[in-house]
Amino acid sequence: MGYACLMAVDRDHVLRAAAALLTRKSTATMDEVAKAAGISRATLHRHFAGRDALVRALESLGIAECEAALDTARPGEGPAAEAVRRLVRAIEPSAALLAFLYTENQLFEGEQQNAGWTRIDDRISALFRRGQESGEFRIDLTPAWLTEALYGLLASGAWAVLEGRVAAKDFTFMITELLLGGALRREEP
Amino acid sequence: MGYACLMAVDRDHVLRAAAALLTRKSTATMDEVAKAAGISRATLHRHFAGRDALVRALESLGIAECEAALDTARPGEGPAAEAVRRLVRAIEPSAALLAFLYTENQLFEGEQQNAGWTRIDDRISALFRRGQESGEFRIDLTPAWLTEALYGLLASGAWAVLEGRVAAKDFTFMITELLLGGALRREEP
DNA sequence: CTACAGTGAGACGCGAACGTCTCACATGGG
DNA sequence: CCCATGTGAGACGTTCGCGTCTCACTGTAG
Repeated sequence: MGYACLMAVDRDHVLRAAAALLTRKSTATMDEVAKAAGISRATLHRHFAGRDALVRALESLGIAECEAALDTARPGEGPAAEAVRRLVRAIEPSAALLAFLYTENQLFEGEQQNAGWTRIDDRISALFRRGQESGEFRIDLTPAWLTEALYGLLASGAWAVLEGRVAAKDFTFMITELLLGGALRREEP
Repeated sequence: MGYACLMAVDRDHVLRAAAALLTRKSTATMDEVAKAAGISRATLHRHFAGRDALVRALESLGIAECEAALDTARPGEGPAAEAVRRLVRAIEPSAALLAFLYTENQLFEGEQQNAGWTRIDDRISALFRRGQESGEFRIDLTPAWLTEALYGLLASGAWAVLEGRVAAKDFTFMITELLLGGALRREEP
């Protein structure tokens, strides 16, 4: 007895390794995942019933990280623009995992998606709506679209960093600046 | 003899059907693709040696449509912002196919990608660079990132429309407005 | 009418990945 | 010391999609 905590640590470690690998190669084999995690395929199967269960676990991890990021970003406090900056900064470490899940979700077509995503969608949409109501954000772009665009930019950003097309240190800046300010040069106030 | 043209028409029709299906379900079987195109699997194999060849053909189609869109958008003429609007409008019909190819490209990791993409990247980057040099666009977002972000927004937009989260008629507007103007409300000039 | 190109339906073997199983080994606790 | 638990290695059968093949049918050109 007393191994429960060790198990959890191991499981989390496997999950991280799987996320890191699948982010780069979404079609990786169970064998490759096991190898990447430094364990055997048998042990991998002892932790996760199958590939499906593994992806579901990764989904749960992604949802948990998103909600944690939302919690630390305090999207209800201060100017909405600042809240968006805090959110992107908080979510940056999870961006690659999110990018993987974002594309993987297209495979779940038909089945209803995990309720966690709609919870997250709602919280982010609420942030954009708050910014609109306070007059910070323009009202001709729907909160749903801004939320979707945020996901898309996070995914593109993570992917571009992974491929070396943009510098990792610019990730947050480029996403927030484009999302909030756009490409047009702003007139000085 | 004399069937060459008919063959080409058929091939194009199959390609369109495959694009429409794979856009929605990227893991569709060759059998499903054939069924979607209204032909048998044997005939599908007569047109495209294998699944790989089919995806390559779709890639060529996507590249051709992108370059055609770039041609009609005349990215070198007029204000850069207007050129971007024209480009997005011209590329909209191909957005779903592009979204599919954009995610599919992650599978080509390792192998060098089709030269067509770098050609397109260069033309779009040049457009953003032109906007920066003319003073229209801000210079703290690199053309490479703006190009990448455009791809991401096109993919997110196509996907959101496909899922019914945003209206299809708003596609171009939402992408161009977000890309150019961002979410922040602009001060009246 | 005859010949033939194109097609659809289906059978067949192949290979990859999966999920399950067994067995031997090691490590830590009683 | 002995036992038990977790692990690694590997074998095994199954499933699934792919690619190839054959064969019968159809429509059209000669």
